[in-house]
Amino acid sequence: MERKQEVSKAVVQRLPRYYRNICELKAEGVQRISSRALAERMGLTASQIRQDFNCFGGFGQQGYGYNVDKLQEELGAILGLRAGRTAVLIGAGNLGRALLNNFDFSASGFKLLCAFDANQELVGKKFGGHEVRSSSTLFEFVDRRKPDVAVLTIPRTHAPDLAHELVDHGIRGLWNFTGEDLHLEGLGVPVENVHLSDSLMTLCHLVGMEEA
Amino acid sequence: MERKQEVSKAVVQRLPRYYRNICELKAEGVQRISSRALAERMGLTASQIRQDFNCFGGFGQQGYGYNVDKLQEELGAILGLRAGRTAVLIGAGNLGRALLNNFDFSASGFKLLCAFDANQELVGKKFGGHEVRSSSTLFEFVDRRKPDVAVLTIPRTHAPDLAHELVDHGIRGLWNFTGEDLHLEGLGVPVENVHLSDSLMTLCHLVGMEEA
DNA sequence: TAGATTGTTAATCGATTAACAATC
DNA sequence: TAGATTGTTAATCGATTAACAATC
Repeated sequence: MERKQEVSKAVVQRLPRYYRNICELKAEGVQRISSRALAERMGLTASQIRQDFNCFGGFGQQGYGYNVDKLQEELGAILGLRAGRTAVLIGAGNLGRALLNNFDFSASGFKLLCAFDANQELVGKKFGGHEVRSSSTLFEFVDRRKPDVAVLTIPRTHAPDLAHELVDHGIRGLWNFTGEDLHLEGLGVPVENVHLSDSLMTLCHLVGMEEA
Repeated sequence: MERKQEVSKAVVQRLPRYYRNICELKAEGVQRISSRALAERMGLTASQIRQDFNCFGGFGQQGYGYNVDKLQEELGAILGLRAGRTAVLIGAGNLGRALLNNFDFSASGFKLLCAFDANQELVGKKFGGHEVRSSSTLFEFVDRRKPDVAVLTIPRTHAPDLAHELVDHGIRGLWNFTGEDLHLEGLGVPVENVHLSDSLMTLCHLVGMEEA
């Protein structure tokens, strides 16, 4: 499942998009697809797609193309979606609750164990089927259940300290919505810093460019 | 304000991050910074920063560095944050309400005019100071008030049709949370497709890589 | 077999880094 | 003036594209 070669960052960033498109194709009932057709659909070149897939050994067949089922399985395996990873969410404010209620964690390879919040009025409530527990029990829970990653939907100022404490307690990845840029890669802990404002600023810029 | 040269996509994608870091420096009371110091802070090279800023004419001074105030103003102008753009949000479900309640649209250059939802129970309510109006009045509103962009927080299936209708009514950009990839660049309408699941899948992959 | 399409190597392109003269 | 640091050109590096032989 794991390939030897170091895979470039550019390729890794395209993997979720490949996976998403393959899932869509499957839902549409498509059973096989050529690099050419997939390229057209995704706005890439056929060459790039073949190069990308071949970083992982290549799972196509000459004269036929790529089998959609196989592609989905391989990409899923590469992304580690079947690894049965677990997560906790910290901070059940508006954004936290929006994720609890709406976001399909399992589609991205995670089982969400529960949420934590300091507000006692939220403790014991459930959102999207996920229980909110008291923050005071967080580290005891992490020590015992050993979730792989933590979703940070707490206020920004608390982020750096909490992140380090979580790493000390064995957390192996962070999905960080706090707005604070966290970098724990040096500790071997990957972080996905989500900056919605960056996305909206880019849109602001692009809208301005169009009228030029 | 607008520069002649075509600026590469890689540079444009870094602009919001530059702006964010400059704002932080200003908040910390820093008045000037060298490309070297900024590079260290952001995990880039000094060379890259100078190259990037020089795409827009260069706003530093030899022997001194970059003035933080000036940098903030210039980057803000390039991003178009002072252009007074307006937005409407469509779909006041969980995610829509999370944005209404928490997200600072003005920090990204937009004034959010109001929200729309088909659910009559939400119509008339306010979230984060933003009124929810009936979907049936959406196009009349867009025709009259001419918002620059629409924030799509509706169910995925409705996205493509609504997007095209909005463009017909003069919408000039989309911030798209529906999960459906929208591409209207051919019509001169930039779209920012936000895929939170891509981000979490990437994290899943990276966590797996660390243990290899 | 003939046609299609991959896997893979070579060529091109673009982005990053290094170096240094200009200048504050 | 001397020191610092930019703006800018040249060198390197990496990623994308093109081409084609391998093969289903």
